[in-house]
Amino acid sequence: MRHVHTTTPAANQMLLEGALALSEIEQTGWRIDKGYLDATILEVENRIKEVDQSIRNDPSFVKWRSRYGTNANVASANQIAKLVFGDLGYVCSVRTDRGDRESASKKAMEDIDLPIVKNYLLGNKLRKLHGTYLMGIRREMVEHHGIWLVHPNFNLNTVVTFRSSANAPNVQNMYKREPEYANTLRRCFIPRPGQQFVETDLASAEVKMAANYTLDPVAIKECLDPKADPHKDTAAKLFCMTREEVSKMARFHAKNSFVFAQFYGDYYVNCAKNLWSAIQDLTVNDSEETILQRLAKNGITELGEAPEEGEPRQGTYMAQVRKVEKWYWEKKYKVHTQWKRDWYANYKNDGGIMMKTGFAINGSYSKNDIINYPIQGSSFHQLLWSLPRINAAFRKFKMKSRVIGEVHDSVDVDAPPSERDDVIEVIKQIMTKDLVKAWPWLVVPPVIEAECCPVDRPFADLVGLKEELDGSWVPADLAKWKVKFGNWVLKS
DNA sequence: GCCATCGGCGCG
DNA sequence: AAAGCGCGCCGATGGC
Repeated sequence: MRHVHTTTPAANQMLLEGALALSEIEQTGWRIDKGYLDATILEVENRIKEVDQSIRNDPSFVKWRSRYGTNANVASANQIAKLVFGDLGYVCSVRTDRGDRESASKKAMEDIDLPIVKNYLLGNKLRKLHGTYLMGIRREMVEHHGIWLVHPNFNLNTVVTFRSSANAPNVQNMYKREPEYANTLRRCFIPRPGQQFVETDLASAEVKMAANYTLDPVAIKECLDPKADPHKDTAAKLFCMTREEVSKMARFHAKNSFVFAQFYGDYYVNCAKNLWSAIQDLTVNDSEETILQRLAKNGITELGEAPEEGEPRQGTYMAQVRKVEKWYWEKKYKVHTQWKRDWYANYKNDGGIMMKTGFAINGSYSKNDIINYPIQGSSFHQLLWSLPRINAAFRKFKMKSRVIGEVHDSVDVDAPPSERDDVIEVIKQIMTKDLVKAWPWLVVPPVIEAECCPVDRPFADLVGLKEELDGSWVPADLAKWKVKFGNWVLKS
């Protein structure tokens, strides 16, 4: 039986109310520290000049110039690829997306120990910071009653999964993972005078939403058990270790290069390659033994190659990751695997899919797309449903706090310190209690995590909070807070 | 000078 | 069958 899927009235209403909420959020805007921004732009421009000059002073630049003459451009990916992999004879293992050229990406060149390459990659990085982020903010900045603001656009009509996107400037992709760049950029954003930033996140939103779709009992149990650490279990399998032998780094790479990759539909060949390069310098936890030695003890001495057909050769890391992949999908999460098969078969039959949140997607998509879209979209819809209600609650309680932005599974608020705990409480009530009542199909309920900055401090100073028994929220690491910012003020 | 495309890279 | 999903944005490049 063929079903033609149509977005439900409830989902359309969510979209409209969400658009209104995002419109309010846009009008509120983000305050900018103009003095800091201007000074930092000059500083970064000077650093770029220095880096560019050291490229031009490099002995290898003679070859670069003889190839390109006056067109030699120290910022050209194509040109440095020709220099490094052509003139200098290095072997490139990464191709561009179309596969017709040698790549000059970080991944392709980070292991090349040449000053000119290091400086090229540094220049790239600084140009991104300067052009995309700092200048992007300055271009969008407007003055309002003596305060400088940007008003980023939040779009609900652009993304295939019915997620949001943001632009002008895009505040959904600001540096976060690298402290140095995160600090430099996030110092641009400051709260309104006397206020502070509060941020709440949905913990593991997509993993939980996947369990809500697949109803895999193993996944559900892990989501509901705060002591479960499935990434550690997977790391132990991947690296032939006990759970105790899994270090933080080993767990990190298992999570990012295997679990998440597999989750989005990658396969063992890519995972094995990425894991193999990640573990080259790692050791077994609390031990001198390297992971490579551990694998060798288990008969694995090389990465190996992707087989043309059939299974990878025994004794290679490819074969090991293939084995873990089979265990992962055919044994551990076999219900999830069956769901993927059924979900895709239904799509092939219907020509579209229906999300549990009421949004329909029709058209021609790959298997990976069809499996990922409902999970990505529905995770965000938890937030979309909540945003107008958060705005309404702030109004109802006559609060001065304002939502200023949203990053798919997190909400950013500019709040007076007296309202800090109330802000978190309001969001917690809506996103973890009201929402579960409205959507009874949520077998894995959402959980909120919270962070905040000190009063009058920029976004760079976000610190994790934990909830006390009395319902107040305090820094998870009070000692660290005290060293950085002085005494923690409960309520002011 | 304008436009479209590509490579590259930031975030969830 | 396909081979990790979704975005926005910059600078380089090449055609007009």
